[in-house]
Amino acid sequence: MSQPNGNSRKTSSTLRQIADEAGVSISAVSKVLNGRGKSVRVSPSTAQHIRDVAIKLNYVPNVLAQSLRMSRTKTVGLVFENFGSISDGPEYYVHLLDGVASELFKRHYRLMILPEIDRQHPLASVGDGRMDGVIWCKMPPERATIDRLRSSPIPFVALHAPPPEAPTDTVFISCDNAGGARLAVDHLVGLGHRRMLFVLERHEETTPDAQARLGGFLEACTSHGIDVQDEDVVTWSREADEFAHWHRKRGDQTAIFAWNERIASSILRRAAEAKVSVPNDLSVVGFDSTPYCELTSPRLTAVRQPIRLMAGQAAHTLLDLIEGRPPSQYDQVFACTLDVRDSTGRPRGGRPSPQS
Amino acid sequence: MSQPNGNSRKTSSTLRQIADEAGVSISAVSKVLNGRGKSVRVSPSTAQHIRDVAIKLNYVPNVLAQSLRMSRTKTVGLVFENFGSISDGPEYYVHLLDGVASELFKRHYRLMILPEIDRQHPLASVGDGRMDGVIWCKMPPERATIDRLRSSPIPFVALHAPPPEAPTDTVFISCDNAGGARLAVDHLVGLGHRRMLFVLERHEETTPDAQARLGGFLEACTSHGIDVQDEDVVTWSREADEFAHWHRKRGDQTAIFAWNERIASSILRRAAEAKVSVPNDLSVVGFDSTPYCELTSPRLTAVRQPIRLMAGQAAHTLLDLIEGRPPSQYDQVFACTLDVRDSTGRPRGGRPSPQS
DNA sequence: GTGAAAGCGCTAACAC
DNA sequence: GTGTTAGCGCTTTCAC
Repeated sequence: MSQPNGNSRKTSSTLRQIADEAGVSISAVSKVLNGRGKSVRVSPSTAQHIRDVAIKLNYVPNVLAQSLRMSRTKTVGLVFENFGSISDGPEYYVHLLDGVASELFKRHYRLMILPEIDRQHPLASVGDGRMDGVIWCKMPPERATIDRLRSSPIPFVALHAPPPEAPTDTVFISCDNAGGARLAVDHLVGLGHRRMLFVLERHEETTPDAQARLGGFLEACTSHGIDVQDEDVVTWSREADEFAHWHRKRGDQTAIFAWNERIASSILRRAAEAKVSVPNDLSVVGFDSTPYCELTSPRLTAVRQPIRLMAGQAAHTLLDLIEGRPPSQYDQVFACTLDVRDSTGRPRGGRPSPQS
Repeated sequence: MSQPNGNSRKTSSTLRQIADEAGVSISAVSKVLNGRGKSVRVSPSTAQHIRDVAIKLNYVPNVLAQSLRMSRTKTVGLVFENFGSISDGPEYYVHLLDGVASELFKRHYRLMILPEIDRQHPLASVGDGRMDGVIWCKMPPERATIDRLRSSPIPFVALHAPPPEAPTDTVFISCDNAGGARLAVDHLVGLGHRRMLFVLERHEETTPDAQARLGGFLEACTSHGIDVQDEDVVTWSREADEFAHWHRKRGDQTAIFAWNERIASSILRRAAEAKVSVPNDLSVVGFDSTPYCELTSPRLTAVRQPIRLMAGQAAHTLLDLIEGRPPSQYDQVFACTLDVRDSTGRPRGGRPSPQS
């Protein structure tokens, strides 16, 4: 019987076939082949016989049936709305993926990628029995949706900052966004900058992480006695198309702090187009220091969050939850550091501040 | 009853619960809620009643049970051994992922990532009932393994060049590696280069794609009357640690053709370290033109393969196979083009060849 | 129109 | 030690 692609596909054999062939009961076969320790009371000889037959018949356990029966799938879902266009986004996501995957694989779980979720019925996509738990890269921030999620049959963790009204008994893994922003501002102020532009990204400006970075920026400025004006905080497109216009009528800002690496690199590109020399005429700092930042020109000074570690920790905590171990902590925050590269320097005519 | 993470988890309801609550049979509920057209002969009023109850009880079908029953999972597996360290590899893989994912999601299939496969028992990882089909990013090249795979209960496609002894009734999606290599050589020769180094990557040097690129390189050289010496083909580490040594005692090669973008960029870096000016002292061409090549310095001239398209086509063909439509073609080859950037130029003292 | 019943492939409690 | 049995949640044929 020829199959569509010309292969003769054998549907792999079942416990029943092996039992018949070996002349024993199905349960004997089950015990020998997939048995969990204790209940495996089968004589060595029959056991061997069963194993032989299983090999002969090319037996592969049907994981679907096992999962249904045991209500455990050894599979974790990753809700990752950017999938399908990861290459367009910040490199950050690739590291996130790596971090989640390597922890999962180490523990012999599989990874299932979930495309966009129906926000009205998040459970429909998540509670269908196929996964033991879920990691959210960008959880819907509305409290109502989160609450609906909390009555889900499976545990989940969010791999981002908690939104303002987040429940306290839900796991959030994030970096110290505010602290990271402070690092950047301190660095710039240390170089002598007294007025900076904070750039958010359209469609991302309300995410908890973006807001927390903005919060840190404002706070740090205040603590340096810098008065932030309304026009010092803007929301631009990912390509930073607004740069030229901003540059033409900019006030006395001498530095830009961009909420992520991707938009920061766009700004670098736009600056070059506008013949603005970085860091001589303008300093630029990004958030998310990745190998990518080594390749921009000039190399991008950026705040580093330990994303691979965080992603691994998210997976780790989720597996704990799945396996019945309560998390040591619900709100897990990782410290940031600053990678100073070549895109920041003293402002023209500025002088380093005393505390630098 | 408090759960590990403090949530009260409702295990979502089943057909049976809805049937009980609604006072109808399980099969009636099944027909109304998940029924496929024809067999849904239920009075409008009971149907509505059932739907109401289902909503009230927050019903979500158990896909595991459905899949087991129908032996269809609407899930495709991607065997991607690099997962967990994608960020270390060529950007190529990210585009591949995007291409596969977007096609799959468009057709409402899900993506399951499979980490390393047991080469002795490939079926164990692949034939366990969880997937309807599999895409291989790097299929084991041994004929024996492939043959074992061909008796798998589910169809598969390979997203790379066929190995020398590949069966002709298995789908391979690849780019015209030899043609791409020829493009690179033609370009270099056109600029005046008469002797080039071909760089393979350790652990990857025997893959069908690498071998095909090498083949194209040799062939193109021959067709230009260039005599390739043994020492003109080398295998280096991904970081191109061997560069300095090679440079010290190199013959009269004036250009390097690297088998992928990643190692090409390492070569660029090593050249800079060794104070070798690219393209003045040395021209460099890579394979896999991605946005990454825009960021190297100098920007990397590279052969472009339409990887996103190829990945989409792989997914597409696999879904055809799954849904019973035979593929129009087993060996699908996509043409390459050359993106000339700044890492190639005339050799010192060389002059463009007449055919350029 | 409706429901009883069989069974997808597997596990585990229980009886022998 | 070994086999029987009762499901996991679902679909579907077939009587009524």
